[in-house]
Amino acid sequence: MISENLLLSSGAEYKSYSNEDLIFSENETAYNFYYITEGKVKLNNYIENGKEFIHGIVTNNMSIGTSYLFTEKKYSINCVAINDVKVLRLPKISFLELLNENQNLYPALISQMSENIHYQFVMMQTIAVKSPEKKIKAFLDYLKENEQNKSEFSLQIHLTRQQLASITGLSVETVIRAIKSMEKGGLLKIQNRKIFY
DNA sequence: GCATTAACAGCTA
DNA sequence: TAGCTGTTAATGC
Repeated sequence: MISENLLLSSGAEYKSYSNEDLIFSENETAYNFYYITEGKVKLNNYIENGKEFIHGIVTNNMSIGTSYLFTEKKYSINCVAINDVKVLRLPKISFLELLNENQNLYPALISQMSENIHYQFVMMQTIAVKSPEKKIKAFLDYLKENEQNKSEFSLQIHLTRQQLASITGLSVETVIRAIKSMEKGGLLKIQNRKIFY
């Protein structure tokens, strides 16, 4: 989206994180722009007794939590690394200056934030009203939407059952039961525990 | 570590 | 009351 060189020349610094490290957390003020160059993070909240809800998973070449740089609101989510992650971090003020000097960056920025809003809308309504299978299907459809190859079972889901549960608000067992029944219905394939959609 | 299964309890259509 | 989902716990991969 934004080139690494441009960020570096504006004063961005590389920061490294490993699995489970917090990049920013709930109720913190947003002081920085973050851009992932390597790895994956999750945006989540921790609910009671160690449970979590995942609002989204963000991978490389994407920015994280950028919308919070345009409001005075504090983060309502945690950002947690889920493998080895490298980000470019740029102070908010420098980021806003960078945008000011490079107005051509806006379309891509707005496009990514709009994608996020779309995801929130889709997941919000399915999680609120649908059956477990439909919740999982809505999420898989969203993943598939962003793939070039739309053919059947071409997309491997690189997420654990537990992560799928935290994304859909279901228990792991329900996720397991649902995907098995979806396999029976020919909606997806399971090959040595990996899901193909 | 993560996935699966089973037995059980609680909810609801 | 039958069916579904979450909880717990044991077992498998």
